[in-house]
Amino acid sequence: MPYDPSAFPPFAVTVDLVVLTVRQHALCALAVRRGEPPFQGRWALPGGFVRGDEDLATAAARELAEETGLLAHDPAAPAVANAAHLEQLATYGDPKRDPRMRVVSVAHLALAPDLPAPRPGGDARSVRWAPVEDLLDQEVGYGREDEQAAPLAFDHARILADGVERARSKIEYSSLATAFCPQEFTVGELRRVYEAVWGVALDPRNFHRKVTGTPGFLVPTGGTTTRQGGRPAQLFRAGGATLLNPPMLRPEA
Amino acid sequence: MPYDPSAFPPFAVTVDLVVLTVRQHALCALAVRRGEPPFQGRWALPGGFVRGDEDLATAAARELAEETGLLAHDPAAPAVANAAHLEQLATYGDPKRDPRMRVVSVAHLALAPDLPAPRPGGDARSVRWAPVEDLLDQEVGYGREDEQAAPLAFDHARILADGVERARSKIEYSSLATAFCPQEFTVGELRRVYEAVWGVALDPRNFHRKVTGTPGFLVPTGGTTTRQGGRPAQLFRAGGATLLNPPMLRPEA
DNA sequence: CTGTTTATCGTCAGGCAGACGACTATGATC
DNA sequence: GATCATAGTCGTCTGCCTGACGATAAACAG
Repeated sequence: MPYDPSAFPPFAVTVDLVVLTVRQHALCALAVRRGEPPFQGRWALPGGFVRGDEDLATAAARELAEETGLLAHDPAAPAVANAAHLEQLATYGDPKRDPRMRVVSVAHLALAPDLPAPRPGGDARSVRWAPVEDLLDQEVGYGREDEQAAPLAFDHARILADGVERARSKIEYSSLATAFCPQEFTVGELRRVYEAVWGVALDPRNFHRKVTGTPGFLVPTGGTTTRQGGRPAQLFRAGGATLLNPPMLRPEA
Repeated sequence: MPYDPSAFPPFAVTVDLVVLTVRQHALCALAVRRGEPPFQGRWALPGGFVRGDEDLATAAARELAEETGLLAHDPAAPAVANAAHLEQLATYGDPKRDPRMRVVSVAHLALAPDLPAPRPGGDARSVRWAPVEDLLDQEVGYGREDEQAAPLAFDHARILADGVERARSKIEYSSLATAFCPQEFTVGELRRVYEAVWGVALDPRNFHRKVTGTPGFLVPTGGTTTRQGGRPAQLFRAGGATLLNPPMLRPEA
């Protein structure tokens, strides 16, 4: 193949972020309001252009910090407050996905605990946590003028759906559900994470047996808390294990 | 954010392919010899630039057809001979991964049955199936002048390793192992696929019970074959099921 | 006919998950 | 303070699945 410059069409490369958290028993995603065309006024996933000298993971971590103040969790470093799990999700490159130009977006998935300051954002654009159900259930042309209810801009509904599905399946066989919890948490709080992400009810007794019986999943800190009411519960931190074997089983049907 | 053209550094976007098959009890990947710098003469994964009006999946399917003659399997269409499974793997965008310019590569994973014509290739470059073990075990600067033994160009060793790991884990919980088999195959042939991909020995009796007992995994065609020697074996086609529940268990340790 | 190879069916014990009963320790309410 | 509601924790039992492995079946090679 000769060195033909016309064989290298220029692309813009962006990172888009699916940032998930669990708030009030619901799986929520971060959405930002677009301030300029196209899709002006519509909600979209946070994201931005990759800089010329920047790695993809670096760009995703930078965008995450800009939008939420969260740091990407470095597996080599000890646990840090305000750290989120960040991983690459998939890449979307339909030629018509952005009407302005040819854009390839490398989507990333971030999982964060419910922020004590639900006020994310660096700049002044409006930002909100929205239940993923609300963001995904909006059909095009449904006729509602409610600006909260328009479907996501670009192909972001598809990206969000892929990210949610990734999170749902990944908490089955990994300890990633702890990324939704604060540094110290109870078995019940972890169970509510699974229930919110999967949208099911789990038996508290079997769940307790399973997670406390899986080596390396949870390590007790010694403390207890009663913040949920009822009998005080033991506090745990995430253990070193990343893969759960055997996995957590998602109830079928 | 104002519309600043300098905020959109131009990227070249490529697709690279991890094409896997099982040959003679070994998991093999397709490698092509580079005919030009950089890494001239070294082996690399097949791939090429995404065209200006082309989707990523389309570009990957085109490259696959150019290199191997395989068609990407369309889940909506009935099974076709010479069809391979094709899925997006991950995207690699380190600023220094290509010394010539800023290139983002969207890697794809293809799984194909052992081709009756092991002579892949459209153009005249040399192409070969190599055991993944050979391609990955080559350390830099090992001193061997054997040109078959140099490490892969660019970051392709990393991409190949990621693709192999994806294949290894995905045959656990999906019926994808059948993508390595011809349209009709025996339980023993399917077992040898698992053994080659995982690099382990499996108990033929337990394997037979498991795969024939999973609804939708295999459907008997009625025929039998004796091509493996020994007692004639039933022939099967891949059933409609894509997800195996419960999954195949990869022996640990 | 005997040995070899591969396929297929069966048996058995151990482990794990779902269903669910029982008890514990707190705060809220009367 | 007794009672209740709430949430957490420990046990038991049963059924299913898996791993280990014996046994039989159907081909081919000598």
